[in-house]
Amino acid sequence: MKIATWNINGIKARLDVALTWIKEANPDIVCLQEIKSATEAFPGAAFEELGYNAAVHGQKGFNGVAVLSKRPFDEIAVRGLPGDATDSHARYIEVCVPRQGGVVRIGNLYLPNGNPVGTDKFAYKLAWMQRFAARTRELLGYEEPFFLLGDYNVIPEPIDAKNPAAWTSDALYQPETRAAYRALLNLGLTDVVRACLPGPGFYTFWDYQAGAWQKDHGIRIDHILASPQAADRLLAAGIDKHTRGWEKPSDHVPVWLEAELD
DNA sequence: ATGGTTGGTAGCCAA
Repeated sequence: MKIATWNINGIKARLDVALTWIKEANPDIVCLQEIKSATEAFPGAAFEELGYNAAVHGQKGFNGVAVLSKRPFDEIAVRGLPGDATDSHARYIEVCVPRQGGVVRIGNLYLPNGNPVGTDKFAYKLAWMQRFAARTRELLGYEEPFFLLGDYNVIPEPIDAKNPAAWTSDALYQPETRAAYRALLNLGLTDVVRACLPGPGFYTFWDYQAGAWQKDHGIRIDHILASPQAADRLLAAGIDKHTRGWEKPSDHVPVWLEAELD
């Protein structure tokens, strides 16, 4: 089973690019972030023509997440990250996909950017990460295979940036941000891309500005975390960097894994 | 080099 995540930065502006990549990569499950679309405005029919079912948690203008799956969903477990009824941002959706002998649970997240540091936006990011950790602890209690995929907006380590010094004042690289990400891993999760592609030079985002792509001034902020039961079935992982060079690209590229889950 | 680019919305904000 091939499972992917991609921050597409607007589904309406990126529909052709998204369809081109899906035909090329042929994933079984795709998690999309920043669809910037209301749920009812999501172009689900275009993906259904390629054989996918869509689960959408959208919002007009900003944020928004969607899961595409060739297999029909058993259930949409969660729309919106639990733990704060006043949080109106559409940043999390969780589905269960059937497999032989059970399900594989898919959590699709768009973690807050948090810039600028020192504002309520940064406080919201850290609070969101605490709530996400709480949900993760619940899922670990089920002792089942699950993956948490998405745009984490976290640069975990210095090797995850071409030029770490350029990010020292950024919310993506603050000590508190990195500590919260480490705390997630310390619950017992595996950073799938780090495990399969150790070492520097693997990035998932290049800013549109200042020639970041041309200079390979990238960062690794799109991650896949696996539960122990999922990590045991891991086969491979990759980053489809070439899509950043396409016409009208997203500033993020797809990240994927293959696992023995039938 | 505290710059500059993109998408969605509406006459700026988020990233």
